[in-house]
Amino acid sequence: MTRISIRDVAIHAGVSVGTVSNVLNRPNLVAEATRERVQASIGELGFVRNETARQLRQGRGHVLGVVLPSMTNPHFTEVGRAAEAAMNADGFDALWCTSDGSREKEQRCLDFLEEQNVSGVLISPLDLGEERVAELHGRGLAVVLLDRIGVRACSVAADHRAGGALAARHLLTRRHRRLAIVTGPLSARPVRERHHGAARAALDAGLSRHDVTTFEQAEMTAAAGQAAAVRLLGLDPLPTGVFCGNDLLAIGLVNELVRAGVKVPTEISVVGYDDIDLAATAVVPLTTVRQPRVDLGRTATELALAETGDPEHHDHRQVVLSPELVVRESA
Amino acid sequence: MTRISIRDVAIHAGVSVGTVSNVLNRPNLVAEATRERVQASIGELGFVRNETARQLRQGRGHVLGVVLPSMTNPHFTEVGRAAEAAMNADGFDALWCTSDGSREKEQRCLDFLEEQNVSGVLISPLDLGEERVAELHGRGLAVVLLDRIGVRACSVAADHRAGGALAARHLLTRRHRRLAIVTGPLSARPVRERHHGAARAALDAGLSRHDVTTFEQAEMTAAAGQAAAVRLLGLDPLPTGVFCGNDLLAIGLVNELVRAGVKVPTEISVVGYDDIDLAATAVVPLTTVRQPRVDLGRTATELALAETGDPEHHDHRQVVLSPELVVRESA
DNA sequence: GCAAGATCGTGAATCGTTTCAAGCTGCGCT
DNA sequence: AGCGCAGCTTGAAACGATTCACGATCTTGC
Repeated sequence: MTRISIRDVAIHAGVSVGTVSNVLNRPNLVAEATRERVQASIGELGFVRNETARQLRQGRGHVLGVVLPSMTNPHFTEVGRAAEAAMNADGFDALWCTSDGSREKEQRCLDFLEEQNVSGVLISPLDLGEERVAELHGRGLAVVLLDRIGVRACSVAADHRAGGALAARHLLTRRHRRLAIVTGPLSARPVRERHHGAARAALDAGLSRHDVTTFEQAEMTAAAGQAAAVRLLGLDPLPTGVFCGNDLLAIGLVNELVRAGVKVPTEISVVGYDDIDLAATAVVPLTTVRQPRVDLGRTATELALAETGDPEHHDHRQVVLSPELVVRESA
Repeated sequence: MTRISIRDVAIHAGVSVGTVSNVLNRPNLVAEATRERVQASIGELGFVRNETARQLRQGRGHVLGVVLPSMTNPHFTEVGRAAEAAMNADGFDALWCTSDGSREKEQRCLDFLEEQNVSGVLISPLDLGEERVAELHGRGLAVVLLDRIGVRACSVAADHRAGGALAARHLLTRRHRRLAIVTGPLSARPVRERHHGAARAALDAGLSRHDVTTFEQAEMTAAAGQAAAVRLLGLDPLPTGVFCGNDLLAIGLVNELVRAGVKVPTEISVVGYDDIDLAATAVVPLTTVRQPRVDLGRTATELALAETGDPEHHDHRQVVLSPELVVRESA
């Protein structure tokens, strides 16, 4: 069976296609009686608007792309959820894509979104060149960078440097003098900034370079955290305070420490980052730096929607949100 | 600036639009020289195909919808990833939607996908009526049910009853005689089946109704697992073996038990379900029932693609995959 | 009785692609 | 020379919606 089109509805209701379209888009322009008749036909025939055709005509769809580096890190999916909720509230829908840590896949995602004619993109970029952003802009897409301050585009980011400092200072005020920092790949800007923030805070507090050793892991997963723990346990003397670049790392690390018989927080204290749901229910409930997830997501779509709304000249805004320390038991 | 269309390319290359389209879709039909000239123009102008228009013409896009109950449960996202990978290999793309546990949102997802003209839907349904499936079929969409055996549609499911039995039997052979089952909402079929499978295995092994107490939690999260643990610790005598309906529950539960000073597995043994990544790195590495995640995802898209391929009469297939016990330390 | 609005409805043009019947060339063959 | 054929290319007709200039009908006030 072929799909029901606006034309079928028009015939069934005995009106013109234009009128059906008006019922759909500007109901106030059509007389009560006709409107109801058309509505009835729509219901009876089970008509669903072909968004594809609508987009083609209108030039752009009511859809925003969301490109995240991973679906398995709850932090990102929560940000995305907040973003999506905000979109829905404005009649937009979200198209989710994952770059899965590969810059090539990231490009494929963007190609896909362009082809799908989305009106904007929220992206937490792996490695997005200035040119590509410009290209997207050139094609009329709104672009909002998540967690990356870009000069030529809107962006919303958490202040990772401050967050790292928050974590480190917490350890320092608790009299820890030998620190370890377990971090993800330093090639990623937010990761690097957390690290810098923490390291700088340590130095400012009078620690020397030797007092803080950093472990760079290729992934930011619990498994990587576990691996970091065994590396860390090889140190002598042991550090007493550890800052992990995200909660997954921290969870894997704490688990391994506990398994090895090390008491957390008495022998080693651990601070995580993100405050994902799992942090609160970890064996040792995790002290962590909370990112303003829903604010991040929400303002990202707000910026995107603002940009698509105002067609032409639009001032790119850089929103920076502050993280917050959540003290639980691990430090 | 307005988007570059196939027509612009045609003019730039000095050919007709038909030829450009041929270069794109049946390159073998066009002479080498022309093809190269067109390709050059495409590159030079930065043309991207408007998938929207293409879909409109072709009737259906090269896109499959994926509807999952949650983005925060790694099990589902991994299944989705496998499904997406299989699609990409066939030139299809995935559209991800989340029902977020709400049947209303589930319907919205399907509406969205219909509007977007996807050619099929993989759905792990919350509460999908027969009629809705029929409706989708009627509109020419392929439908593949994940984790739900439906007679009027293709489906691929893991054998949850067998999985539950696997878990319970593992505990039983280890001489546990007082069991607890921590489960998600029994209104969800897969959850119910895991429970049944486990309970039945216990009874078959000669346990009585009193020997196994079940805790039904509204959510299947670590937090819920934690809550279950405190309920469970109120029991007297304590059960010695616990089967959790998924790994997140198990992780939350184990963490809380450990925190309460209960030794796992010596005092209480715990078996999870899913074998998500976190299971292996938990404080007590989790013994769990592994679902064939990538097979699930892959065969789901295979079924969907087969259905869209063969236009008309197509025999719905029900694929059932077997789970597998992974023994670690928690039981 | 009539001009001027106001209110509704119409239908053709349009968006960017694919598809396909038909046209054009040049070549080999008789 | 004429024919048939293969290989390329063309251009117009769809796909299903939105938009908009224009008609048709109805009010209203004088």
